[in-house]
Formats: sequence, C-alpha cells, structure tokens
Amino acid sequence: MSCEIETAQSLKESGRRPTPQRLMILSEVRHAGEHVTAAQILDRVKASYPYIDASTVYRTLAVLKDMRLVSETDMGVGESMYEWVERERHHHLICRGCDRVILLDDSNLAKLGAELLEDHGFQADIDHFAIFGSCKYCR
Amino acid sequence: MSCEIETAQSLKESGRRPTPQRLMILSEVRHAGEHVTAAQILDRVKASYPYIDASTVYRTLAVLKDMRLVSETDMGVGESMYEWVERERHHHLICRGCDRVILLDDSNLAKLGAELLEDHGFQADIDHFAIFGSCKYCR
DNA sequence: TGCTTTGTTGCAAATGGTTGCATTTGACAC
DNA sequence: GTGTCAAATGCAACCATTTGCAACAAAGCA
Repeated sequence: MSCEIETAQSLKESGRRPTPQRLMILSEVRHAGEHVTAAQILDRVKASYPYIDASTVYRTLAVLKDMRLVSETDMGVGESMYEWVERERHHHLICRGCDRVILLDDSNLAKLGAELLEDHGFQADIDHFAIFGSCKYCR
Repeated sequence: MSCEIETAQSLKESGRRPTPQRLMILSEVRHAGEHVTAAQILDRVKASYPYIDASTVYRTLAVLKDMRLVSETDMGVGESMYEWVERERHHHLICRGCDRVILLDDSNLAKLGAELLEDHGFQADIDHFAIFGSCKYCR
C-alpha cells in the first residue's frame, strides 16, 4: 500500500473511494507475480488486516475489473485468476488433453480486435483470454 | 426424448451410456431455442422425471460439452448458458455499457482459429464465444 | 457546525456449481 | 440367465462467489 497514489486518483475521478481495504487489495494484485486467486488475495490482505471480508475482495476486484486495471480469467481450475493489467498484454492456450498452458502474445487477438472494430464498430475488451483446445502433441 | 437415436449412438461409441436421464437432458437442450441455463434444463426435465438431480444435469452437460455437442458460454449473467451446437456456428459481442448483444458469424473467429493452428499447432475449440466490450453507440 | 446523501464495509444468508461416496444400472462375457 | 465390472445416479456436503442489509464514514451543502 505504498505506490498506489495514481490508482487512488483514478478511483476518485470515477466517483469511487480509495479506501484502505481497496488499496491493500490492489497492492496485492499488483505486486503478486502473474495470476492470483481471490482466496490468495484475501489471505495476504488478512495478514495485515484480519477483519477484511471475502465479499470486499470480490467487490473490489469487480471494481478494478470495471476500470480495466485487472483482468479476470477462467483458466479451467475451480476459481478465477486475477492479474494486474500491464502494458504487455498476453493470453493463454490451454490444452484439454494434457492441461499444458501455452503463452500467446497479443498479436493474433489484437488482429481480431481490429477486425471487430472495423466490421462492427465494436471495441472489444480483449485483455486476457484463455482459449481451450488441443495442443500439437495431443491432437 | 424421441429423435435422439443418433446422439445415443455417439455416446455409445465413446464408451458412455445413453441413460434415460442423459437423453432427457440432451433432448431439452436440443429443442430449447437458443441458450438455456442448467437450472432451466433441470426444471424442464423435472417436469417429467422429478427425481433428477442438479449434479446429473451438470455432469451430463460436461459430457456433452466434451463431445462438442453443446457449448457452454459465460454471457456475463450469473449462470452459464448452454446451447446445442448446430452446423451454423456463431458468437456474441456483448456491450458492457448497454448490455446489447450483437450476433457475430463465425468468420472472424474461424480466422483466429486457423492462425492459432498455423502458428502454434493448437486446435482451438472456438464453438461459442462471448466477447465483452463497447458497442458503437456506447463508445 | 450539523444534516443529508452516497459509497463502502462486514456479516449472514443465499446461489450456482462441484465433489465424494454408497448404491444402482447397463453392457458384456460366460 | 447369471456374474462381473465400469459407468452413472442421487444425495449430501462442500466450495467459490454474490446479494441483502444494517451500520458506518466520507463528501457536499446549508
């Protein structure tokens, strides 16, 4: 909960309040490496503030998702994975056969986004996709 | 539960059993119009067979999804929507602003699928995508 | 300063969906 | 038919997530 002044400002500007809870949560998401689950965030915030409730975590993540500061992705395990949206956008190809996860840079999906904009005037939020299928070894 | 002999055969061929429950469920999905929720299927099957359990519905839908006979899509409402996979594949663009749903034919996503196959040898199961974003009126 | 409005929280309860397990059923071989 | 075995079912318990609500706390305004 230190270098989040910028995000706090964005929250304020959209008529929301940068509460301590929210700052703790967003700091955790931001400084966790790749993907984190809501339960992990809850645990980590609880370490410094044990009174936080799971619903607050989920609600905050929804707000951050709305502001497109975090992405939520269903990677096929029981829970959603959350991630701070960095400048380097990426996606995942997930094999149903061997559960292998292949990293996919943004080029293919950026192309799709451009097409949707051109063909339908639709600005697609393609931040972090998980595409299921069969990898080359399992086909 | 009448014209499902063909599907029953496919079930058998993949070492699964075409049980009455499964036939009732798949008949409901097939003859419901576009998208149905698991709860709707459960209700409708219960009308003729009240002992059916929700878990059976979910498990059967998972099997049918596995066989790529139905698609499961998160359209942004709480529950997943299920749909019989017809020859005409399609997708949806969902506006976060006005909740408008734009029908999208398969061409753009088929192209993406072909690219993924070529670039990564990955056979993507792109049966029924829901892509969120902003429509031309809300941008 | 006090009053009101609005956003946020924590709690509890509900919801959608999954899982473990004992029991039942269907398919197949003898 | 009868026995065997794996697959499928129903039930109950469970898990992740959402919702309703009362209490509270900023922010805006008289």
